[in-house]
Amino acid sequence: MGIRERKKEARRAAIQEAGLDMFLKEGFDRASVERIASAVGIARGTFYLYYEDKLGLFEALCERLYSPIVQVLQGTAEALRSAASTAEHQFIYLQMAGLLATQGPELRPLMMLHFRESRSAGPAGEVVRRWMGRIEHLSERILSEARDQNAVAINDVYTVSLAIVGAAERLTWAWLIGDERLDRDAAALELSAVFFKGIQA
Amino acid sequence: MGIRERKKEARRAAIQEAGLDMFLKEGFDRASVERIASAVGIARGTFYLYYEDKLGLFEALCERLYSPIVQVLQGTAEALRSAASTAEHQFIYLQMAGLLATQGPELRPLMMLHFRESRSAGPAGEVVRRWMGRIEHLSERILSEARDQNAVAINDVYTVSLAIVGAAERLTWAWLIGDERLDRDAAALELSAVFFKGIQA
Amino acid sequence: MGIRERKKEARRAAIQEAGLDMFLKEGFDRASVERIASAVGIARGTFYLYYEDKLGLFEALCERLYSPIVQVLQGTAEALRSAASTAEHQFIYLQMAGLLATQGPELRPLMMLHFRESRSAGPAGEVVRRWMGRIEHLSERILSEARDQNAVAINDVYTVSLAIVGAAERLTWAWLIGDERLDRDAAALELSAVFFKGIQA
Amino acid sequence: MGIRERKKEARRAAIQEAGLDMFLKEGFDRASVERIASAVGIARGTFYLYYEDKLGLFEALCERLYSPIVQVLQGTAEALRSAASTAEHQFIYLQMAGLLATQGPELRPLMMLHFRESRSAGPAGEVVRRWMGRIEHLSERILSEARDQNAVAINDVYTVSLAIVGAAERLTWAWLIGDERLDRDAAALELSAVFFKGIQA
DNA sequence: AATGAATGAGAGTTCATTCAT
DNA sequence: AATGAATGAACTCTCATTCAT
Repeated sequence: MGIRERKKEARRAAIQEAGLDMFLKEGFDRASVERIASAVGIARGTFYLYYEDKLGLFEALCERLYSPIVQVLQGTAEALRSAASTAEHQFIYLQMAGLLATQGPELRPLMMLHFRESRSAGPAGEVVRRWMGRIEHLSERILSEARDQNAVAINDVYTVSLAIVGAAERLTWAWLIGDERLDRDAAALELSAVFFKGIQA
Repeated sequence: MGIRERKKEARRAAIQEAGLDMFLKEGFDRASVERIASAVGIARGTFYLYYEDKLGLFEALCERLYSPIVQVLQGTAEALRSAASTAEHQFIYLQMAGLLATQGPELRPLMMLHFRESRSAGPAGEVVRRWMGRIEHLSERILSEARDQNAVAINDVYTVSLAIVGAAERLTWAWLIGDERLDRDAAALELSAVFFKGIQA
Repeated sequence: MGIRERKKEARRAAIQEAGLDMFLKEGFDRASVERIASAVGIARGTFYLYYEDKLGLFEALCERLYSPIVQVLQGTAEALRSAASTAEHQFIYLQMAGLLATQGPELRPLMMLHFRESRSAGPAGEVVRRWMGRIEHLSERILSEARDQNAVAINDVYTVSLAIVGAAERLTWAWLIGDERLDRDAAALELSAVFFKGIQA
Repeated sequence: MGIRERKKEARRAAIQEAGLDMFLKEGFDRASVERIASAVGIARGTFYLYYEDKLGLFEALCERLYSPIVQVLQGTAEALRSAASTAEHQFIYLQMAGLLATQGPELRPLMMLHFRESRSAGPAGEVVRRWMGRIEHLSERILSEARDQNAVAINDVYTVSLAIVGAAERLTWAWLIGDERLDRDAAALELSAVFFKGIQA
């Protein structure tokens, strides 16, 4: 790589860092190209030499976040297909459950970005939701593979209460957006059944 | 109630409806008082006779959404305290798990609003998160009460996959914001344990 | 006076007091009828039953301030005409010099109002300046009467420095607005002459 | 200076001119950025590339007015310190007395601005009063230096009447705002003494 | 006599983006 | 490649005043 390309890449990275920062602090909509550029120390116009627009920068950040996750999930799904023992399944499933929390630390701010924007109105939210569609599809494949074989008691009340709220949130959200694959009443039963059993001594 | 108060209340309701609509379609930040007012068919300034500002309208909508939920949760918590049998507990827990999904249909769009704004930057997100703090506190109390006694198999793969993603999202979010009550590694183990057990035949 | 008129007068006075307050704190332009009315505890519309508009209230306050001053000045001018001795003149002149400072204490806030608005743009400033025209005309007559006879050393540096700045301010203002009665170069000489002599041991 | 900088400076000057005009005609509060911009022939937003806001423009105009005055006063104060003869003092004092009136003609409209805003409510008035604080402090120092030595008869009744009103105005203002350095009764005596003596044949 | 709901123009300010330099 | 001046639409919010009740 020539010195020129290297400089260009460095600047592109600097813009990403500044943009991530701003998007996290203020949200995509409230962040301004002006402030991102001035945080990097470049002119407003220069920004547009590196990214088509504010959304372009956001998409680049999403690519950085979601594409490794998608790759891990795809790997997991394929591994499960050829897995035989329950133990093997469990190992892979643990890996999946802990995924968001155990990814490399450089993904943390990007994960924050996911949480900031995953439900926002406007174009940024839609970019995120497009990626989440892929991820959830993979999760489903993985769980299907796991369904036939495997086995799982709780210690931490707080953790589980958060988990239940989060799960219910997600299911309700699916219902609210009219997700046709979800049977609302069945889902409520299912959810409570799973948690009661999961919690059981 | 005089004719004037009645008219005023009707208009206030109309503003709420139009505002809810706009907040849902565009998000709090992107929605404009101008467009809300014109959707109601009133002048820009008239809006400010009914709500202090855009955030004031948002807070009124939140009140409508969260205050019945908080009341139900408080009732649940108290009911659990005096509940004796496992069956009794299970009934109450089922009620809680299905809560967001079973509230009266007029709350649906408000629940959508919750999802739109719960993680947004800016003042609307903060209003939502203030309410969610109360709700999650109550959820925790409820789960604590239930912990000692109760017992809980899954049918619908999709539902459970969403639940797991939602639970993980919530826990990761807690970790990301530096929630001190959450031990990250323990939480990952806990979560996977619960779901493995919950799913177990 | 009937009970009705009495009540009406009391309310009118209350509006004046609240208006004066607001005009002093925020200036005529920045004060709002809304806030004045609510300070009195009446409805916005009621205000307009007592004063034609915001300027009408301001004019009533000016009347209260300036008309007693004008009367005193007119009395002074006439007294000077029939005064014989230097001592007599001096007494009357002292009275005039101390006038703004020695008026009854209830005029103080109104005098503040004069200072706030005397040079402001817009209609309020013009009302004030109309009154000031009358006052300055009377002052001039008084000084003319005094010129022929009388005689007049400083202790307080601060006081005199303020006096000189104030005098110069006033003269420059006259020049700036193109006052034809003022010869700029002569005025500068005059002013310095007066103060040098006045200050002289 | 490049062509760009030159253009920028020219435009900045044009904005100042238009702003000054508007502030004079309408007062700071009533003037609008919109109208200033359109008087210059630029877009509303362009204004904000040159000045942070309306007050920023006002501050630039104040700088242009007051900073040369402050410099002259500082020079005067220092000159007086090393002045020996009464004649020398008198020369310097004359210079000071005529200062506002003899500054270059391009300061005239700015001086008008001073008079418009010096007593206005709101931020513009405060900017002016901050500058006036510095100026009056210097005037006092100058008068202190002069007190020990110097000597000063009136011709123009009108001029002197205005001077007296101006001086009284300034002193009363000091009293009204509760200036602790001013003894009200002493000031009234002082003022009348000075003028009687100054006017004396 | 009193109310207060309604108006709609107008305020200051920020924004993403373009394009001549 | 980089700049930063320019745009002008969009935003939230305030105002004096009117008039049906």
